[in-house]
Amino acid sequence: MILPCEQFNPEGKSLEELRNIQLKIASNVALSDHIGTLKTVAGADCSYIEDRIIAVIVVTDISSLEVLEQKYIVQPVKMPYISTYLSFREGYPLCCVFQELRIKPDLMLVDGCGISHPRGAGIATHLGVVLNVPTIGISKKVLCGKSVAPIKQGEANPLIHESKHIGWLLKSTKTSKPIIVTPGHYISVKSALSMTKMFLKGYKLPEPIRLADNFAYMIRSQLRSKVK
DNA sequence: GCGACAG
DNA sequence: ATCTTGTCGC
Repeated sequence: MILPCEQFNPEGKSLEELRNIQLKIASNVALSDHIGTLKTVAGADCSYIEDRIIAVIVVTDISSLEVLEQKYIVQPVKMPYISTYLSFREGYPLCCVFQELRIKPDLMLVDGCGISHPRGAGIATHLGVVLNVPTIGISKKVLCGKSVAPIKQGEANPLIHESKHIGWLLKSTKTSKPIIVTPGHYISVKSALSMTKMFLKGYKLPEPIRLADNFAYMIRSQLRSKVK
Protein backbone atom coordinates (compact mmCIF):
# COMPACT_ATOMS: atom_id res chain seq x y z
CA MET A 1 0.00 0.00 0.00
CA ILE A 2 1.10 3.50 -0.88
CA LEU A 3 1.93 5.91 1.94
CA PRO A 4 -0.86 8.49 2.41
CA CYS A 5 1.28 11.55 1.64
CA GLU A 6 2.49 10.03 -1.62
CA GLN A 7 -1.02 10.34 -2.97
CA PHE A 8 -0.45 14.10 -3.04
CA ASN A 9 3.06 14.04 -4.46
CA PRO A 10 3.20 15.65 -7.93
CA GLU A 11 6.88 14.86 -8.52
CA GLY A 12 7.52 13.10 -11.81
CA LYS A 13 3.87 13.16 -12.87
CA SER A 14 2.20 14.87 -15.82
CA LEU A 15 -1.00 16.88 -15.42
CA GLU A 16 -2.83 14.05 -17.14
CA GLU A 17 -1.61 11.61 -14.48
CA LEU A 18 -2.63 14.05 -11.74
CA ARG A 19 -6.07 14.35 -13.32
CA ASN A 20 -6.41 10.57 -13.25
CA ILE A 21 -5.54 10.52 -9.56
CA GLN A 22 -8.31 13.07 -8.97
CA LEU A 23 -10.82 10.95 -10.90
CA LYS A 24 -9.86 7.94 -8.80
CA ILE A 25 -10.32 9.98 -5.59
CA ALA A 26 -13.71 11.25 -6.80
CA SER A 27 -14.87 7.68 -7.42
CA ASN A 28 -14.26 6.91 -3.75
CA VAL A 29 -16.10 9.85 -2.20
CA ALA A 30 -18.94 9.12 0.23
CA LEU A 31 -21.60 11.83 0.35
CA SER A 32 -23.66 10.32 3.15
CA ASP A 33 -23.00 11.11 6.80
CA HIS A 34 -20.36 8.84 8.29
CA ILE A 35 -19.71 10.85 11.38
CA GLY A 36 -19.73 9.26 14.81
CA THR A 37 -19.70 11.16 18.07
CA LEU A 38 -18.30 14.60 17.35
CA LYS A 39 -15.80 15.57 20.00
CA THR A 40 -13.20 17.43 17.99
CA VAL A 41 -13.16 19.49 14.80
CA ALA A 42 -10.02 20.73 13.04
CA GLY A 43 -9.15 23.51 10.63
CA ALA A 44 -6.47 23.14 7.92
CA ASP A 45 -4.76 25.94 6.03
CA CYS A 46 -1.52 26.89 4.30
CA SER A 47 0.61 30.01 4.03
CA TYR A 48 3.76 30.78 2.06
CA ILE A 49 7.13 32.38 2.66
CA GLU A 50 9.30 32.75 -0.39
CA ASP A 51 9.66 29.25 -1.89
CA ARG A 52 8.45 27.41 1.18
CA ILE A 53 4.99 26.37 2.26
CA ILE A 54 3.69 26.38 5.82
CA ALA A 55 0.92 23.84 6.44
CA VAL A 56 -1.02 24.01 9.70
CA ILE A 57 -3.80 22.08 11.37
CA VAL A 58 -5.55 23.27 14.52
CA VAL A 59 -7.69 20.82 16.48
CA THR A 60 -10.47 22.28 18.61
CA ASP A 61 -13.07 21.06 21.08
CA ILE A 62 -16.44 20.66 19.36
CA SER A 63 -18.45 22.63 21.94
CA SER A 64 -16.07 25.33 23.15
CA LEU A 65 -14.12 25.60 19.87
CA GLU A 66 -10.98 26.18 21.94
CA VAL A 67 -7.62 24.87 20.77
CA LEU A 68 -6.69 21.36 21.92
CA GLU A 69 -3.67 20.89 19.66
CA GLN A 70 -1.98 22.75 16.82
CA LYS A 71 0.84 21.59 14.60
CA TYR A 72 2.65 22.90 11.54
CA ILE A 73 5.31 21.91 9.05
CA VAL A 74 7.48 23.92 6.66
CA GLN A 75 8.55 22.37 3.36
CA PRO A 76 9.89 23.51 -0.01
CA VAL A 77 7.04 24.10 -2.48
CA LYS A 78 6.86 21.12 -4.87
CA MET A 79 4.48 22.52 -7.45
CA PRO A 80 3.31 25.89 -8.80
CA TYR A 81 -0.27 26.97 -8.26
CA ILE A 82 -2.44 25.70 -11.09
CA SER A 83 -6.19 26.08 -10.72
CA THR A 84 -7.90 22.70 -10.09
CA TYR A 85 -4.60 21.11 -8.98
CA LEU A 86 -4.34 22.75 -5.57
CA SER A 87 -4.27 19.45 -3.70
CA PHE A 88 -0.91 18.59 -5.28
CA ARG A 89 0.55 21.82 -3.95
CA GLU A 90 -0.93 21.92 -0.44
CA GLY A 91 -2.07 18.33 0.12
CA TYR A 92 1.33 16.78 0.69
CA PRO A 93 2.39 19.01 3.61
CA LEU A 94 -1.12 18.98 5.11
CA CYS A 95 -1.12 15.18 4.99
CA CYS A 96 2.27 15.16 6.76
CA VAL A 97 0.97 17.44 9.51
CA PHE A 98 -2.17 15.37 9.95
CA GLN A 99 -0.13 12.26 10.58
CA GLU A 100 1.77 14.04 13.35
CA LEU A 101 -1.40 14.97 15.23
CA ARG A 102 -1.81 13.36 18.62
CA ILE A 103 -5.55 13.97 18.40
CA LYS A 104 -7.10 12.73 15.17
CA PRO A 105 -10.09 15.07 14.60
CA ASP A 106 -13.61 13.68 14.09
CA LEU A 107 -14.15 16.27 11.36
CA MET A 108 -11.81 18.58 9.46
CA LEU A 109 -12.56 21.87 7.70
CA VAL A 110 -10.15 22.52 4.85
CA ASP A 111 -9.42 25.85 3.16
CA GLY A 112 -10.42 25.04 -0.43
CA CYS A 113 -12.98 23.03 -2.35
CA GLY A 114 -14.56 19.69 -1.67
CA ILE A 115 -16.65 18.14 -4.45
CA SER A 116 -17.18 21.56 -6.05
CA HIS A 117 -14.36 20.85 -8.47
CA PRO A 118 -14.37 20.08 -12.22
CA ARG A 119 -13.42 16.47 -11.51
CA GLY A 120 -15.16 16.25 -8.15
CA ALA A 121 -11.98 16.13 -6.14
CA GLY A 122 -10.95 19.40 -4.49
CA ILE A 123 -8.37 19.35 -1.70
CA ALA A 124 -10.91 18.76 1.06
CA THR A 125 -12.20 15.69 -0.75
CA HIS A 126 -8.70 14.45 -1.58
CA LEU A 127 -7.58 14.71 2.05
CA GLY A 128 -10.77 13.13 3.34
CA VAL A 129 -10.56 10.10 1.07
CA VAL A 130 -6.84 9.48 1.59
CA LEU A 131 -6.90 10.01 5.35
CA ASN A 132 -10.30 8.39 5.82
CA VAL A 133 -11.65 11.37 7.76
CA PRO A 134 -14.85 13.42 7.37
CA THR A 135 -14.06 16.77 5.72
CA ILE A 136 -15.77 19.96 4.56
CA GLY A 137 -14.31 22.40 2.05
CA ILE A 138 -14.49 26.11 2.88
CA SER A 139 -13.46 28.60 0.20
CA LYS A 140 -13.91 32.29 -0.54
CA LYS A 141 -14.38 32.02 -4.30
CA VAL A 142 -16.39 29.75 -6.55
CA LEU A 143 -14.29 27.34 -8.63
CA CYS A 144 -17.19 25.77 -10.49
CA GLY A 145 -20.96 25.82 -10.28
CA LYS A 146 -23.57 28.57 -10.25
CA SER A 147 -25.59 30.14 -7.50
CA VAL A 148 -27.50 33.20 -6.42
CA ALA A 149 -25.81 35.45 -3.89
CA PRO A 150 -27.40 35.19 -0.43
CA ILE A 151 -28.23 38.60 1.07
CA LYS A 152 -29.16 38.21 4.70
CA GLN A 153 -26.78 36.98 7.38
CA GLY A 154 -27.27 33.23 7.87
CA GLU A 155 -28.87 32.81 4.46
CA ALA A 156 -27.52 30.06 2.21
CA ASN A 157 -28.24 29.34 -1.46
CA PRO A 158 -27.48 26.10 -3.32
CA LEU A 159 -24.42 25.85 -5.55
CA ILE A 160 -25.37 23.90 -8.67
CA HIS A 161 -23.01 22.30 -11.16
CA GLU A 162 -24.17 20.16 -14.09
CA SER A 163 -27.63 19.99 -12.55
CA LYS A 164 -26.25 18.66 -9.29
CA HIS A 165 -26.39 20.28 -5.86
CA ILE A 166 -22.72 20.32 -4.81
CA GLY A 167 -22.62 22.90 -2.03
CA TRP A 168 -23.71 26.30 -0.78
CA LEU A 169 -22.97 30.00 -0.76
CA LEU A 170 -23.35 31.06 2.86
CA LYS A 171 -23.61 34.65 4.03
CA SER A 172 -21.73 34.17 7.30
CA THR A 173 -21.73 37.79 8.46
CA LYS A 174 -23.64 40.95 7.67
CA THR A 175 -20.77 42.62 5.81
CA SER A 176 -18.61 39.88 4.26
CA LYS A 177 -19.01 38.24 0.88
CA PRO A 178 -20.51 34.74 1.07
CA ILE A 179 -18.25 31.77 1.78
CA ILE A 180 -18.53 28.58 -0.26
CA VAL A 181 -19.31 25.41 1.67
CA THR A 182 -18.98 22.00 0.01
CA PRO A 183 -18.81 18.43 1.29
CA GLY A 184 -15.36 16.90 1.22
CA HIS A 185 -15.87 13.32 2.29
CA TYR A 186 -18.10 11.25 4.63
CA ILE A 187 -20.67 14.05 4.86
CA SER A 188 -23.83 15.04 3.02
CA VAL A 189 -24.43 18.32 1.24
CA LYS A 190 -27.08 19.16 3.82
CA SER A 191 -24.92 18.35 6.83
CA ALA A 192 -21.93 20.23 5.43
CA LEU A 193 -24.00 23.39 5.77
CA SER A 194 -25.53 22.70 9.17
CA MET A 195 -22.16 21.63 10.60
CA THR A 196 -20.43 24.72 9.24
CA LYS A 197 -23.06 26.98 10.76
CA MET A 198 -22.35 25.41 14.16
CA PHE A 199 -18.76 26.61 13.95
CA LEU A 200 -19.53 30.22 13.08
CA LYS A 201 -18.59 32.63 15.84
CA GLY A 202 -19.39 36.03 14.40
CA TYR A 203 -16.58 36.06 11.85
CA LYS A 204 -16.59 35.40 8.12
CA LEU A 205 -14.84 32.05 8.50
CA PRO A 206 -15.87 29.15 10.76
CA GLU A 207 -13.72 29.14 13.90
CA PRO A 208 -11.45 26.13 13.16
CA ILE A 209 -10.43 27.62 9.79
CA ARG A 210 -10.02 31.08 11.28
CA LEU A 211 -7.75 29.70 14.00
CA ALA A 212 -5.69 27.84 11.41
CA ASP A 213 -5.41 31.05 9.37
CA ASN A 214 -4.18 32.97 12.38
CA PHE A 215 -1.72 30.27 13.40
CA ALA A 216 -0.25 30.07 9.90
CA TYR A 217 0.10 33.84 9.83
CA MET A 218 1.90 33.77 13.19
CA ILE A 219 4.35 31.08 12.08
CA ARG A 220 5.05 33.05 8.92
CA SER A 221 5.78 36.21 10.92
CA GLN A 222 8.22 34.29 13.10
CA LEU A 223 10.03 32.81 10.12
CA ARG A 224 10.43 36.09 8.26
CA SER A 225 11.86 37.94 11.27
CA LYS A 226 14.20 35.12 12.29
CA VAL A 227 15.65 33.67 9.08
CA LYS A 228 14.63 36.32 6.53
C1' DG B 1 -10.45 30.98 -30.32
C1' DC B 2 -12.50 33.10 -25.78
C1' DG B 3 -13.38 33.32 -21.00
C1' DA B 4 -12.95 31.23 -16.20
C1' DC B 5 -9.91 29.80 -12.99
C1' DA B 6 -9.88 27.11 -4.94
C1' DG B 7 -4.96 28.90 -2.72
C1' DA C 1 -1.33 32.84 -1.51
C1' DT C 2 1.48 37.49 -1.41
C1' DC C 3 3.10 42.49 -2.17
C1' DT C 4 1.09 46.56 1.62
C1' DT C 5 -0.91 52.16 5.04
C1' DG C 6 -4.13 54.21 5.79
C1' DT C 7 -8.76 54.51 5.95
C1' DC C 8 -13.99 54.08 5.58
C1' DG C 9 -17.65 52.24 8.34
C1' DC C 10 -20.23 49.92 12.15
